[in-house]
Amino acid sequence: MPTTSRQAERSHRSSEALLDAAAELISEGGLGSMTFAAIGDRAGYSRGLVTARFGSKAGLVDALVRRVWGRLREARAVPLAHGEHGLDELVGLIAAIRDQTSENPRDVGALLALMFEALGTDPELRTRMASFHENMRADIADALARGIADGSVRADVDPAAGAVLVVAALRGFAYQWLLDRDAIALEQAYAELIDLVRERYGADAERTASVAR
Amino acid sequence: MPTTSRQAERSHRSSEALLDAAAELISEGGLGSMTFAAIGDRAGYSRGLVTARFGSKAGLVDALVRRVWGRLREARAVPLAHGEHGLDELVGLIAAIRDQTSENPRDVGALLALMFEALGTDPELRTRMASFHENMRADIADALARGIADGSVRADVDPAAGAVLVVAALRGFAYQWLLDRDAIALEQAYAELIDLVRERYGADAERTASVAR
DNA sequence: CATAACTTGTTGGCTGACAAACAATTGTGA
DNA sequence: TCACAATTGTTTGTCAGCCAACAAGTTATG
Repeated sequence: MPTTSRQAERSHRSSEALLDAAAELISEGGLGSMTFAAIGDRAGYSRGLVTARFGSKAGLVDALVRRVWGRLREARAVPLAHGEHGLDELVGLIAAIRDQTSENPRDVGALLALMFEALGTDPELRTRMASFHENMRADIADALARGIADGSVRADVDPAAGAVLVVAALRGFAYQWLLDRDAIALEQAYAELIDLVRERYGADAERTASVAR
Repeated sequence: MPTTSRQAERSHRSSEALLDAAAELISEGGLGSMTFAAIGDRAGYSRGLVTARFGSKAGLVDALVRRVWGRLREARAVPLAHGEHGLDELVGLIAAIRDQTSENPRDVGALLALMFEALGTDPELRTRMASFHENMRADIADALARGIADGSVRADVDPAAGAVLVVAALRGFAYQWLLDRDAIALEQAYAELIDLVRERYGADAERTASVAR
């Protein structure tokens, strides 16, 4: 006997399908194109099911963010992996984001689109994303500071300024990618960023070490 | 006698007021909060005047973009100033953007918000912003390539990758700034970027030359 | 008085939310 | 094991709110 009843399985399937469709729609055209009717259409259900399942639009967005967030956390693309040298932690974070983006472009695209959507009207989404980025900057600055302490990062680096720059590069890549996916070589962009971090913030890097890849 | 009639002056004043209000609203909450009623309210006119003056919402956005664009062009923050060494052109562009942002945060903020809004539903806005960024990357890559030729840029730099990174940093700064204006020190961020460009792409930079400011 | 500037009234389309109906599944008593 | 009631899943109908667009009317200018 299956530990999950057929009912539970049925609703789980539909929930996933709805979230998948919602992620696709957001990733393609932002919250504006994520209408209940469009979600139901694409998922193969009715428009009414979304409300029944997630209560409201905010509830749906919340569930979507939680799902994507959880997967990123599993892949260690949200928090930094402690235990290594500060510089390697930072490089590891960038690489994890890079990998997640190529492995799961739909969900990552949706999360990124939501980040940019947070500049809009919804105050809840705005504060959520604002604090997320604040934490991210703090984590990166912390990694740089620890890197200075453990000798992997140059002593004259300003951790806060470095954090702002790294986050800016990550969001800027994502923006250009979402705007025109064919115009940006994401892999190459991340490679450039990693190389830059090593060269500019690394303690033992040499100018001649900055070979692509 | 004024070359402009009182009638023309009157309509000109109202048009400017409407565009000002529209820019403020977009800058604060994106296109979503830029409703005809809100514009009229804030500008001290009625909701109907916007349509009468600009025909449609698209017409208003178009007029707004043209106005801001024109001012940036005057300030040389859109095109690159030719005639200098490639590296200095690039640094000059970044500095011009920095200056415009602090001198005219309302208009620049509106343009930036429109750029992020371009990820949404409107296909016209999307293609417009996509081609703008494509041109910007081409300009920057061209400056880097000329820098390699004139000796101001390191020979092993990949102009295309550098262009993507610089544009990413600019948009990423703007994103973090729009999301939480108090959390980001824009001046310092631009300083970090300029320093980075000089250190990473400059031909004659030395590691010890990377002092802030 | 004629034309331009501006306002107010109205309409139609779209969306989120909810409620009531319908369908599938599961539990229960004999 | 079989009927049948209760529960859970899903759909369709409907309503209220918001907004862009237009049209008709009002006020200012020449």
